[in-house]
Amino acid sequence: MPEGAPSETVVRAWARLVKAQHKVLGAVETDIKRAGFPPLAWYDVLLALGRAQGEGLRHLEIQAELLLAQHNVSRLVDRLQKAGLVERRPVAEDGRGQLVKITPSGRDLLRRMWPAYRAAIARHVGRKLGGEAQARSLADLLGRLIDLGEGPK
Amino acid sequence: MPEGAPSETVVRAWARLVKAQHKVLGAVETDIKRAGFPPLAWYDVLLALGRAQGEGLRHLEIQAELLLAQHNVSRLVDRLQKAGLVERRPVAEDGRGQLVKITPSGRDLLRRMWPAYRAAIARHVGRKLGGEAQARSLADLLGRLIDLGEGPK
DNA sequence: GCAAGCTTGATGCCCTTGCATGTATTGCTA
DNA sequence: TAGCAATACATGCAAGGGCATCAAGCTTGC
Repeated sequence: MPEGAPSETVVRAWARLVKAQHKVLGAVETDIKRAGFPPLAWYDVLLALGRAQGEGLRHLEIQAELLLAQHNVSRLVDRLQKAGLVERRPVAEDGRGQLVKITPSGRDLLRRMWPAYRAAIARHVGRKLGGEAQARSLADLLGRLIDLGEGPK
Repeated sequence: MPEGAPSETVVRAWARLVKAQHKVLGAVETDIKRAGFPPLAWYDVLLALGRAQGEGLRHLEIQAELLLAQHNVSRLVDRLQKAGLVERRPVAEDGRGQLVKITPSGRDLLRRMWPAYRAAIARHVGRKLGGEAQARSLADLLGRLIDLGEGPK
């Protein structure tokens, strides 16, 4: 498969990847907003922070985990902070750093959002696939695109 | 599979769908920009217009094909028109309508962009997949998410 | 121990997108 | 056929994201 010439099939996979994500993400985001919740990006950050044990995460860690640009992390955290969902603290060992920690209010939002989020995923992804085997297969193939290798996990 | 509870596997497929598209689209878009070309959204519109025989497409048709919001079509076409890549004409049968047609300059851009685009797809999708069978399988599964059914094509 | 360079994060500017609304035209209905 | 709803597209405004730049702190080499 020479560099300049992906097969027809690869091109079709690409086109559908973009279209499917666009459509499904749009639908899920719409459901979430209709239920009165903030954008999914907020959920993603809060989830990462909620999982992080201890003192919270540095901007850099959020950036790496969510594939965001650095300047977007700054402003996204700004908004979350303004909404009272996270706190910022300077890092003792590194005067440049900001440690971002989820607040009880942030944890509460996570808890309240999950049922709506879960239902949207079931509606727009689960229902479209023909069962567990297809879901697993899709997850595996997409995993290759994000360099997860092909092993389990 | 009750509405409120997608399986773990479905949730993982969802998460990877978002992440894979984000990553791959970002990488392709970056490659395209680095080569000095406009955003992929322009290519998509021009491609749709290029395929359309005859008088061009209505805004509504572009909207449906590319899954765009109506107001975004207006402004995207504005930009393309400003760049000389498309022309707008009123529709004879419907005084409200706009007919958008690709210009020779637009067709030229399509031709010049394709090699760079193709190479980016090969690099960021083709190389990550383990051959034709996987590409086909991925395309099929993604097709289900955009309601293409499971048949061929 | 200090200057140069790197890392971490913030910010100004502009473009794009989302949301609401406006305007013109068509179609339906009584 | 007058009036009203629906359709097709445009636009003002605000929020979000990309790009370049800036400031502060750390590290390294001399």
